[in-house]
Amino acid sequence: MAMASPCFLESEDRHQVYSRKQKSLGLLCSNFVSLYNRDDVESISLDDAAKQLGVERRRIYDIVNVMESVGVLTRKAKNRYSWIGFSGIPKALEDLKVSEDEENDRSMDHEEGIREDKSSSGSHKNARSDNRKEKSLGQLTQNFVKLFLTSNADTVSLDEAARLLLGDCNDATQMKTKVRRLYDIANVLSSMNLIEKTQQVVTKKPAFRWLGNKGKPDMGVTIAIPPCTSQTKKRTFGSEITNLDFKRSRSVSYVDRKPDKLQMRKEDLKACNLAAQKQLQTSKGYVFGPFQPGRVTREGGNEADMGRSNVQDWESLASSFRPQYHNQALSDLFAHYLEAWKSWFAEVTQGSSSSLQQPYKSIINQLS
DNA sequence: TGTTCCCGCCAAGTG
DNA sequence: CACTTGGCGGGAACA
Repeated sequence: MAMASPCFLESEDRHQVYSRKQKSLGLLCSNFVSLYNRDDVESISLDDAAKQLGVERRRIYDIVNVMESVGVLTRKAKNRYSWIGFSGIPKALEDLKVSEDEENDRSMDHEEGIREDKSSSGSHKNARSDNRKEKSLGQLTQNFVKLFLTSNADTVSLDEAARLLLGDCNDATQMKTKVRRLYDIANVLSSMNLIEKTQQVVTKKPAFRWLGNKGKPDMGVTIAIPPCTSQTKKRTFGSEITNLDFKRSRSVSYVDRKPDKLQMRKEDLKACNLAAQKQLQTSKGYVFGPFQPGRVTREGGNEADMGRSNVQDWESLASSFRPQYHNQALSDLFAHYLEAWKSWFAEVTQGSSSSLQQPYKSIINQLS
């Protein structure tokens, strides 16, 4: 009886029927990021976040878990997390890779794979019912990421991932459940631009590609935090661009933009796409995607002022509107970001720095 | 129709 | 025991 349908709960004169898209974990994650990706956020209260973003607390757990497993957050206490920022990602990934290597060494002869991450070493009071932790979203996320960091496959479908992470054990329902989880994870990871959705070259089957970085084992320590003086302050608003959420769904407007030189850009990409996954790293080696890593601030990209104020706006909006992180106002704001991004992108495209292109493949594809 | 994945029930964990 | 976490899978939006 209480199973109220999602539609007309409010008599809002808005025709807003019900859009699943607007309630995706990916979007939620983006909003979460733009809400907390700042220097002055020490502690994050989960129910406060839930309130701010207008979602059930359950949802917060979902995104927070995967974010933590990638190093963007840390659980400090019950109901309390602290923000690390994207600068924490390299370290986390490095740790993942290391743990993966060790594991491989340990089982040199036996085919053990990633399966059973449990610590079989100093096992004391480890009840086998620790089964729960193994299945956690966080753990799954890390294993999923490991797949990309390890294997040389350029792209991984959720099917494959589930099969691999499940270690043979082929059970229909188990598979289905695992894949469901992977969808969740993939959504938040792509909202953080760590992965991107594409198609498997031959099969055309939907799959994901890692955007974080490839190979280059010399990362991790690159979190230097350079002095960063002045410089071209272009792309300063990068950290907020995530809001656009132009992944999934053939977004809108900018599609009818006149391609021009983007056309040939696309060619290049096509080529290097097939050619190899030897991802042309940025001059700095680490490719994050459309956003500026946060406080890593490489290449003198001081933390935008423009970006800051935008967050301000966003916050005030978030609190003054009914707890629904998908309202008209936000859409407008997104449109604004889009506009800013467009000009910036145009600038970059014309300029020499073609090494920045990588993360924008999907967008460029849409432009044609 | 098959794919994607939101929603929230309810069982572990925590204190 | 009350409250926080978070597996899990039904089933509806979406393609």
